Order: sequence, then structure tokens, then C-alpha cells
Amino acid sequence: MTIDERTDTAADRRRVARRATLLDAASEMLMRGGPDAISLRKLAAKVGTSTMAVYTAFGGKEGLIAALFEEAFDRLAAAQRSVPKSPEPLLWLEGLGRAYRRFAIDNPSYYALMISVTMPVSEAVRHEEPNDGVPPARHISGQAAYQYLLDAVEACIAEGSLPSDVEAQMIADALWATVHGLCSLELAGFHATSGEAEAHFTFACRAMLRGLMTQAGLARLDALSVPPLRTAN
Amino acid sequence: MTIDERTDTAADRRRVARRATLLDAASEMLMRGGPDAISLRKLAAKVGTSTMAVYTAFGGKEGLIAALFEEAFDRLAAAQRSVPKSPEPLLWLEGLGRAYRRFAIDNPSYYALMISVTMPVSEAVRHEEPNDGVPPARHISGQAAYQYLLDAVEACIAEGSLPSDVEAQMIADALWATVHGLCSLELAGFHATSGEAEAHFTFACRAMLRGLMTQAGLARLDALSVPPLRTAN
DNA sequence: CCGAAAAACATAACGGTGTTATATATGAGG
DNA sequence: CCTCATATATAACACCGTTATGTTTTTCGG
Repeated sequence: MTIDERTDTAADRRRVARRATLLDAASEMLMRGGPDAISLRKLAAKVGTSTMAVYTAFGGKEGLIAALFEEAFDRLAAAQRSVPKSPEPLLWLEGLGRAYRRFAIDNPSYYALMISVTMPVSEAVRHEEPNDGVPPARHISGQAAYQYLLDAVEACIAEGSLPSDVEAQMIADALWATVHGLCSLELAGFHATSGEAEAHFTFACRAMLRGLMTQAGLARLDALSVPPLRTAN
Repeated sequence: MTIDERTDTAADRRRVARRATLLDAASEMLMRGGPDAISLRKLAAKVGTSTMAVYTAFGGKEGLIAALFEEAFDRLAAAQRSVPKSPEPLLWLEGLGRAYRRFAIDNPSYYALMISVTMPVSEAVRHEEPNDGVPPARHISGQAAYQYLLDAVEACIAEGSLPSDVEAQMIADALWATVHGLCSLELAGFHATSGEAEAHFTFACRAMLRGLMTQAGLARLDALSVPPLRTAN
């Protein structure tokens, strides 16, 4: 019942190929010169067609950037998936944070698209219904990247490192906000060097983790021989 | 030696008046319809002049948004200044965080401008020199809003609530990143209701503070009768 | 297999943007 | 009062996203 009931006819295959071609070119323009550097005319010229191709494939520029939006979340989810699921949930959590930062630093334009304040998830994704029973809640919980984080948090709760009397979502949100805030400030150029940014990143992440953890979790962290805090790295 | 050596001639006064008029109108357009809603033509029409006024006053649209950028930081600094300097530095810190969120929620367009990832401090403010002795560090330390936070952090260090063997800047950065990340996600619409967002905000802020504090600080916090953590609010 | 219906295309036009060139008006200083 | 620099207004330029209009291409049923 998804959008691709059967995608094997020659026409459909050529259609998705056109879509992919446009998306790739748009992605390059996005990464090269930022979101504002995407011009339908230049995009059409680059792939050797006219601007109408964008309209038939995505319905316009808004649809195209919505597709790039989904692509961004897919890439982030892929980055999260690639981090090994360590038997120690706390280390897994740390790996997720590092992977998140790596993605944000390596794909600043995509990251800017993901968490842009002006036209965020609102217009791009919530084309479901403006007025139905469920509240106008966002999709964040439905994102695969968030689900990975939630899984790690719940694993930590299960082993007693994180408190069980707090909703896992609240803990995950706190971690997400910290990691995102650090990446956002780093991308905004609020640090002198990349090394300084990384030092502040690990320091702040560990501080947040320390503030969230239970006594048992703190003890477990000490046992992991990883310096829990103080003077970063 | 500042930019206004003497601003008392009639001509100069009318010039700054024009600047203020344009800035006010641009601010309204910004708050009403977001950063992309600022059109030089509509702006000129609104104040009853031509687009050239923007060029003589700000050198173009980029200069105008740079001025709005400074205005944004000024407003944030004013919001921070208005929070009472409690004798308890920890409460002062909490007040600063709340004021920061209030500002971000009440002025989403200005806030978006401040921490936009694409064209952030880079182009707008660092018109100093791309190549001089000092590293390409950003101005963040020079911002008044950051200075207020730093003052509160140092006060907490002085009373022993925050560790003295870590640079105050690193602690301030961790707090800033957390608060900013929370506001950014809230503005992006990642929460169902404003109440949920606020609950997550206080929870995460207290968790970060708890993770940063010393044993003495934790004891002091307990003595303040304010629930330090758990189940928000 | 082929003709009719439909989808995708290229081209051009429309209204909009920021910026620049040019000419006019305005105001300050000698 | 006149000169001259500055600020403004008007119009043009080069773009942009979008839409209208034919034209080509593809699909599909007889």
C-alpha cells in the first residue's frame, strides 16, 4: 500500500532513475553551496533537461527539498546504524553521539536542512492531515535515527545505568538536544579549532550522561576505565 | 574611536533615523514571515522610499540582515540582563536558562537568524580580517549574552558549586549547547505541546547542571529545596 | 500493430527578486 | 548664492520559481 505498488515496468524504472538523477545533482548543489544554491534552472541545465522535469518528478522546488529532507534523515539513520552495537550500552550510546557529530560535520548542508527552524518538519513531512484526531505532534519519534537512540537508552535503563522512573523519551530527548546543540554551535563557527570543538563535545556529552545516570550507572562507568569527566579526553 | 565619533549634525541624525526606520520595518517583516519574507522592494514601499535607501544605509541586503543579526544578539543580551542576579549563583544560572528559552520562543525568527548554520556569524560579523595573527576564532566570547552566562558560571565556581579544575568556558559552552539544542528542537516542532517542551527543557537543564556540579554543589542544590532531578517539575 | 489518450517534455512568458547604472533632487560648506 | 558631494528615484539587468502552451514521447486498449 506504499507509493510503489509495483515498480518494475520500464517506464517506472526510468522515472525513478530521472528522480535519482535530479536528486543527486540537487544534493551536490546543496553540499557545494548551501540550501540557497539550489536553482531549478541550473539543476535542469546540469542534468540536461528543463525545469519542468522537477515539476513532474517532485511537483516543484518544495517537493524536491522535501525529498532531500528525507534523504538527510536516511543518511543520518545509516550513520547511526553503522555504529557497532557494543555489549556495553553506555559505550554504544557514546558511539551514537560520535556518529551523530561525524554526520553533522561531514554533511553540514544536509544537517542544516534537517533542523532548519523556519521550514522544518512542518511543511516538508507533515503532509498527512492538518486536522485529525491525533495532536499536531511531529514525526520525530517515527524517525529511524531517533529510534536507534531510544533503543540504546532503553538498553541502558534495562541494565540499570539510567533511571527507570523517567520516561525513556525524556532521557533520549535530553541527549539528543545536547548533541544537537553542540553540533549546531560548532557548525555555526563558535569554536576556534576542530580539536577544541571535539574536546568540548566529549566533555559536554559525558557531563550530560553523568547527570542522567543512576548511582549504579556511575559505578559501571568508572569500571569501564574510561575517564568519566574532567579535562576532556 | 567607535563608529560614531560625533553624531550631532542634523544630517547624521536624520541618517540614523532612516536607518532605524528601515531596521524597524525589516524587523517586523522578519518576525511576521521569517527571514525569507524580507524583500527590499516591499521594505522600501513600506517606509515610503526606494530600494536605494537600503544600499546607502546598509550597503545592500546582506548588510541589513547583518544589522538585524546584531539586533538579535542585543535583544538576547537584554533578556539576559533582565534576570535578577540572585545571591544563589545556581538559581541565577537557572534564571538565565529560562530567559534564554523565553527569548528563543518569543522571537523565533531572530533566534533562527542568530544560529543559522548556513550564513552564521561567518559572513555577517567577521569582517575583521580573514588572515591576521589571532586564530580565526569566532566572536562568541565577545557577545554580551555569553558574558552573562560566563559570569554566572564563574560565580558558581567561586562558591564551589562547579569544579574549579575545568575551564569556565568549557562549562559555559556545555550549558549553552544544551539550552540552545533544546530551544532549537522545540522551535523545529519536535514536541507535541509547549508544556511538554518546557518539561523536557527543565529536566535536561537540571540533568546537565547535575552532571557538571561538584559534590558540594549537589549538596547546596539539595539545600535549596528545589527538586534537583527526576520526573521534571 | 496501431491509433487514441495521457503523460512528460521544451519553450516561452509572467511576476517576482537583488543589484546596478543613470539622472535628478537635496542639502551642506565656502 | 553657488558648488559639489551625497542621497534618492527611476529604469534596466540578470536572475529566480512558477505557469501556460504547444510538441514530443509513451502507454494502453481494440
